[in-house]
Amino acid sequence: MIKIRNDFDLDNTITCGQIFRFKKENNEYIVILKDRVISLKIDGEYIIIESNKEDNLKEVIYDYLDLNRDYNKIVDELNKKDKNLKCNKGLKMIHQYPLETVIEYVISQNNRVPSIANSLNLLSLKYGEKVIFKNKEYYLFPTLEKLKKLSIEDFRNCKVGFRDKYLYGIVNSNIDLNKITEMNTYEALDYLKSYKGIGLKVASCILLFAYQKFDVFPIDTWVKKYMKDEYNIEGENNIKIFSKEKYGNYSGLAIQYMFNSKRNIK
DNA sequence: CGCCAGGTGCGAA
DNA sequence: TTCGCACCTGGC
Repeated sequence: MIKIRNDFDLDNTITCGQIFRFKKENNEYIVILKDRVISLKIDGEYIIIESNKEDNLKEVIYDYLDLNRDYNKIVDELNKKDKNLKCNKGLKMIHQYPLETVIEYVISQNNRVPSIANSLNLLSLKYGEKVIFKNKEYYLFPTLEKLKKLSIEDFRNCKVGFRDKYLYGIVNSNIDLNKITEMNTYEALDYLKSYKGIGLKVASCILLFAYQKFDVFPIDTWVKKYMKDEYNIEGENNIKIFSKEKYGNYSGLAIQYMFNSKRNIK
């Protein structure tokens, strides 16, 4: 068990659409990382953190919740260019597990959030390692070795639909997820897009959520609508030009702020 | 029933 | 290079 300061927005960080598999009960949040299950409990000015695997827990959680980064500086820079953008300074970019992120966003294409979560849970339940934590069962996301053993049919049985062949193809390719860390954004987008089932939007999401590359701008139907409503900008190309000019190296973060502010108004 | 969702690959122009 | 269409699945 460790304690960290409750000086950021844990609730929005966990629940605002970055991750699909989490549980929230009262003021406790359960998240599943690559190799462990973690509970975060808000207790006044502290957050109490426990896990079934406590080694390096502080480092792991600082990395996962990106707590070492100075977000104030980033927000100042964004607001300099766009005063209209409402930035939640306490919102952190979760550093996700690359393999899960790749599978997750391939499944996300032309799909709905509950259905995506359902597929991820099925994959984990069937092929992931079981973890008992606080007398409850959880399932880690399957390893690549395990996923390599699945047939297209096995993927289909996890309700991924027509994306089954993409997942099968990617998992059984020679894709090197470590290599992406060393690439710049442009190279990494090209590399990811060379796999079937990964287009620009999915590749951008992977880079944003699993590799902390904040200069991507994943344009989805939601962003298109937001850009039209708030700035009266239409067309994917115009949105690209606008985001690059306004948000530059922090375009991906700007999207999270947009989404977060919009959600919290409702 | 028909429509569509956190897009993408494919063939046609 | 750009454009239009089909696509599993499930919820409304």
